[in-house]
Amino acid sequence: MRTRFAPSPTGHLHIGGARTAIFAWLHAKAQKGKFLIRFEDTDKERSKQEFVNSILSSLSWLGIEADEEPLFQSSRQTKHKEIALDLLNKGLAYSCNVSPERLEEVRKIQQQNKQQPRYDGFSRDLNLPHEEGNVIRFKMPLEGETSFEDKILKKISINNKELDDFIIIRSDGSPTYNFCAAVDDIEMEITTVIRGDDHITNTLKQINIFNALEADIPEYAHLPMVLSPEGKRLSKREGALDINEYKKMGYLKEAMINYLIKLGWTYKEQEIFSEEELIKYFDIQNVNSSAAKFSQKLLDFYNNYYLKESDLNSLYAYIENNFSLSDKFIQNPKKIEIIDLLRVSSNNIIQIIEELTFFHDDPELTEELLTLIKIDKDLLEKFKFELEEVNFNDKLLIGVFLDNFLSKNNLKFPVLGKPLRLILTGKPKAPSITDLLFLLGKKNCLERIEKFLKI
RNA sequence: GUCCCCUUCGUCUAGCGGUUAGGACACCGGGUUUUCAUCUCGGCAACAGGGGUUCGAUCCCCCUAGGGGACGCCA
Repeated sequence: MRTRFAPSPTGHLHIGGARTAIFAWLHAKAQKGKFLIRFEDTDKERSKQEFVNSILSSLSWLGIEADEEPLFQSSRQTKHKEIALDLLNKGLAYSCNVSPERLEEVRKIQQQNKQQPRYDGFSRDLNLPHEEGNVIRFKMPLEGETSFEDKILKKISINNKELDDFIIIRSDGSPTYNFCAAVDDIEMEITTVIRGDDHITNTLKQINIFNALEADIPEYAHLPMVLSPEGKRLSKREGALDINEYKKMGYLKEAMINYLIKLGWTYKEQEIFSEEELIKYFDIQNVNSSAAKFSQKLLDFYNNYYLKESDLNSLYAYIENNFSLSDKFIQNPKKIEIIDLLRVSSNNIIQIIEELTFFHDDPELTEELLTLIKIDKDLLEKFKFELEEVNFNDKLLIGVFLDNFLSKNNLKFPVLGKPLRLILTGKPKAPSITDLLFLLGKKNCLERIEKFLKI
């Protein structure tokens, strides 16, 4: 079994494309088949090397590697033309000299008559000699229907009258997508095509190319679209980000894959899957047939989960190697414990990094912050005095001290805890006070309390 | 407009003729932590509408509505 992911390098890889790639890759792994990559770069104007690199780096971040060298469609132009000419000679395609202007006119009239705008077959039986400047169109069957059994959507069919004679060779001599895709799928011996369901009409066209070329038709699985939270098509305007951006924001690839695969696929009532489990359980036929909306919150849930579950030292190394940490933090002997504490309540690594600034930078005592801090300064003075004697080497001792201090002074925890947290971190939301005192260290704690008392 | 596809809690979904319609996220509440958070327990919440078929429809068929997609000398 051989499948492929075939992006056009005209933009970055976003959520939708990444999901398609993951499904195809997983299907290959689950079936012990081959996963291939083909760049559909037949649009010379819009295809850019920059995007090839970007897509490849996104895929490699996700751990998706092709089993053979990626194929560039443009490198096969000569072959494509040759096959198109062959079709022309066999009478399965024909030369056409209808101008784009006339085409547009025809479409306008068809619209007005409430018909589907399409090429009307004007040159189909004219037998024009193929001259430079003409296009070559594929001869669609005029009767019957084209249908296939989709792995996900089940039977899909269309009346052949709805399909028009589409162009396979442009007037400049270059071959077009629908033609190249079919030819290359044959060449690459693709047995399973997995792509978005926006390709359904292309599939119907391509099946006819397969037939004309007397090739076996691959099996198809059309993935329902991923929609924006508003239910619109995912696009830059609708907030579709380059996958590389998620990496930069500190999403883990495991989270990304788990989220994306669960967007449409289920196995029993399991929510969390290791790569091994995915390969073991994945079955393309269990993919849901309806479109799904992208949910940042669910992605965050998965990321938080993997942040908490991943090996602490590896996570730290990953953060240090891929994100910019301040020298002060890197020199902090308790840095790993700090990360361990913060990851529990963070959705991504950037959030962790933003949170950890207070460990080495004193919080700014702004007006706003000061109004939030409500504490008796004499009490705080006393607390500071006693804190100086505490052994900070042991977190447990700090906890004991806190307990004693509270009960000795007959205080409820929040009376001291709330203002203390604000003074030490500048934030109302932070880890537990004991952890905070321990990880901040005695010197920092005393200094910050002192700083506040002096105001 | 024409054709194709889709329609279960707010969101992702399970269900494949008989279920108290299940799970997860989110949200809300209780408990733990003399702490906001974490953790834990619990709660809220859905079969788009109308016709059939059937003893019985979330499930099968038809219609309507809504959503998405395609309609390029883009891919």
